[in-house]
Amino acid sequence: MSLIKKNTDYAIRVLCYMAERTDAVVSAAELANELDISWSLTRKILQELSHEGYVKSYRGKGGGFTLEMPAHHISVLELINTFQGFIQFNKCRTNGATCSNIAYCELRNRVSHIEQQVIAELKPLTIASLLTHSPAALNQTAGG
Amino acid sequence: MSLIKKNTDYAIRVLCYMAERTDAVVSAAELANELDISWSLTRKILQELSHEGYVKSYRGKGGGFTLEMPAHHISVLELINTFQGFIQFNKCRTNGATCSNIAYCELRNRVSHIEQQVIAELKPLTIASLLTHSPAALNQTAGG
DNA sequence: AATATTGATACTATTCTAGTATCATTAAAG
DNA sequence: CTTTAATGATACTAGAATAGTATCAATATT
Repeated sequence: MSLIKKNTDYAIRVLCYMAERTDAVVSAAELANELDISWSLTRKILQELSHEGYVKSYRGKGGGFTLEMPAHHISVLELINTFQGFIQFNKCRTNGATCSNIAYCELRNRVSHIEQQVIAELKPLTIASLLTHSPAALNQTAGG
Repeated sequence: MSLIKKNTDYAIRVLCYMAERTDAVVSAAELANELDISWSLTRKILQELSHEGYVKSYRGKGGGFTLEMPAHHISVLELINTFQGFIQFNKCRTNGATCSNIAYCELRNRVSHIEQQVIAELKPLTIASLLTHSPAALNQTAGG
């Protein structure tokens, strides 16, 4: 079980690449080639990124994508939510009625706590903070 | 994505139930009935618990299972490892060679850190600690 | 008109998770 | 010794989540 699934990872890599070339319109073909992801899949990821407003698309020859917002506004946690759904570590399997161990919910308390921790750790992460060990990135770290 | 998957959850509930009846040999049928899990699945879980040495089995009429070790020695983390594999939040998707963003591994660092936190939180949890809010349970908490 | 691009959509494949079924073996009870 | 209630071993099926592919339409550049 990985915390960041493949598609989310691809999305992050795509955005990191684009964040380093904010001057240019980058095509799916270029991204697929550079990042070693299949063209089809790259396109799929990009379409989702486009729908969600992370990138802007340009159709036609010479077209491609640009970032719709600065890299330090793109939250990794939000990308996770988009590509793999909300992080919900906790699921009650008994739904109350058949739960013979009321105290068992102690487990749910613990898991909820863990979930909160994980989210808190992910929250400060942005695409920009992943790019370099720049002061900005370090600030993000310290702040979290 | 839940941290504790169904089968692990079943195993925990089975063990919690047995921990409250350490005097008795408990059959799969009883567990299935009490915990509202199908008989087949209960048996499957119990067999795995038996293989892994958590419970001792008694065949034949009147048979069933007993705990092989005290409840405070049964680690929830180990149960997770048994029933759903090690917690490995981190998976490198690029394998070095094609990774265009060296700094991208900053993400891996972060995820590794999160993984360590999660494991640290789970480590003190035992079946006993889930049963009641007893002093023992609280000690486990404080110790972790 | 040709070409290189994205948009929309549907589909397939793979892997992980969950659940079921069957027959053999064992031990207690009558 | 037969019946019965239990586990042992094993194989199988089903479902859900994840990953990946394919196709045709629309668009903009050359």
